[in-house]
Amino acid sequence: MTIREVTDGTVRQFHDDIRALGVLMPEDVNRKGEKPRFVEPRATEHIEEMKALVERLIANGNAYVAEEHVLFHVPSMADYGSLSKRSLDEMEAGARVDVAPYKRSPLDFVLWKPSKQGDPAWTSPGGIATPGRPGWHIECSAMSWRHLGEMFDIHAGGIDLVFPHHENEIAQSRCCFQTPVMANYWMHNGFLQVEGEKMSKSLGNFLTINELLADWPGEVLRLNMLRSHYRQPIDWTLRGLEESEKILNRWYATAGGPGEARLSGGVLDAMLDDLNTPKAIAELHGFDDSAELASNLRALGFLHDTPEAWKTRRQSTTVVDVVAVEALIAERKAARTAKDWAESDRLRDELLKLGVAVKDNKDGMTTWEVVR
RNA sequence: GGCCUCGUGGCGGAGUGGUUACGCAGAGGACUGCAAAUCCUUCUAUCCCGGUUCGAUUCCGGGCGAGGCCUCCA
Repeated sequence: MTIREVTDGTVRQFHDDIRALGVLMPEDVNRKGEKPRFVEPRATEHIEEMKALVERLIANGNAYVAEEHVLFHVPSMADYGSLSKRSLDEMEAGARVDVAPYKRSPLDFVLWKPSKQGDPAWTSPGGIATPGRPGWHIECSAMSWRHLGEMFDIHAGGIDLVFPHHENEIAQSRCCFQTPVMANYWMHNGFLQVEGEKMSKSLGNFLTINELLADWPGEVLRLNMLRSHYRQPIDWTLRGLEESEKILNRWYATAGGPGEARLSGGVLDAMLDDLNTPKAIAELHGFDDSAELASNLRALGFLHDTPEAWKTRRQSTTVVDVVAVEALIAERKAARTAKDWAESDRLRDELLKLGVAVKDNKDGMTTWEVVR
């Protein structure tokens, strides 16, 4: 396989996974025949923009060429570090890594570097003869510039990227365009833990969405994430998943009405308040009107199934001998009619061993469903 | 070591300078042969020590604890 094929496969699985979580794709929201309002850009399609930014940073005196690298000179920016609340003095004092000899300051970072043998390579900016490749941070400055402009409203990312990645993006974009800010708002999501521990391959608790989807509906995973505020860390636990599933069972049993998707009332207020999803979910429990509940749930990306499909979804993945189950249920019904409760309970236990739970309704009807 | 963030009941998780959400679990009740499901009711909390204040879970300082970052990995 080529690198491109591997990349495409990864991207495809990513799309499949987040679709299962109810995430909208650009093609879901862009209008046909109009200029796309939502894009999913790739860094390799923005190399020219990156080179243009590098040239401008050199021209502005914020970057320099050294040993076929182009480096951003951090001390050239007076308020570098303000996003992560670090001062230049603190960072210099804390620097304890060996510094490349060609750097003017230990904090300087790479905008462009020579390609190693076998790496992708492009003609270099800054009058460098050797082909090279961009540094990590410049990609984001280039893509946001092309699609959003010199300044834009919201930049999001994981909290682990605040330093150095976002800080360096800001330095590049602001020094390039001489702007007061890069983005008006920065939104950083909290970290993920598994059963109280950091997720890591060495601890053996590494989970992927793809694997979880084999055992859980995407809506359960979605709710499990939304039950924490995006800024807070999430502790991903089995207990939490089970609780999320219970909540969804209840919603599927009580929500109904036209297929409208609209936020209202306290749910809307909560979402408008920095996407306070735990608050929004709490507000959902306050709805008496099942149509309003359904409408809000749809707007939050839930209720993709019909109530029937949701209730019986386990039967498609668990093999059950329906004829045998029905026979046992008929037997049990006879025992119950004869008021032979011991036999009735024995049959119920037997059914449970087959993975089937029975329920006797008030009107004398018996229903059953597959349990995990 | 430096910097940043966080610390709420058994668990998850919001808000709030004064009457303290919501969910799960638990308890009691209704219903049921029993159970399950459902419905009703209900117990339990703001890490510790100071300070400001009439009053602090909420503001300030210190302590303790947890997590994150401090890499030419994206």
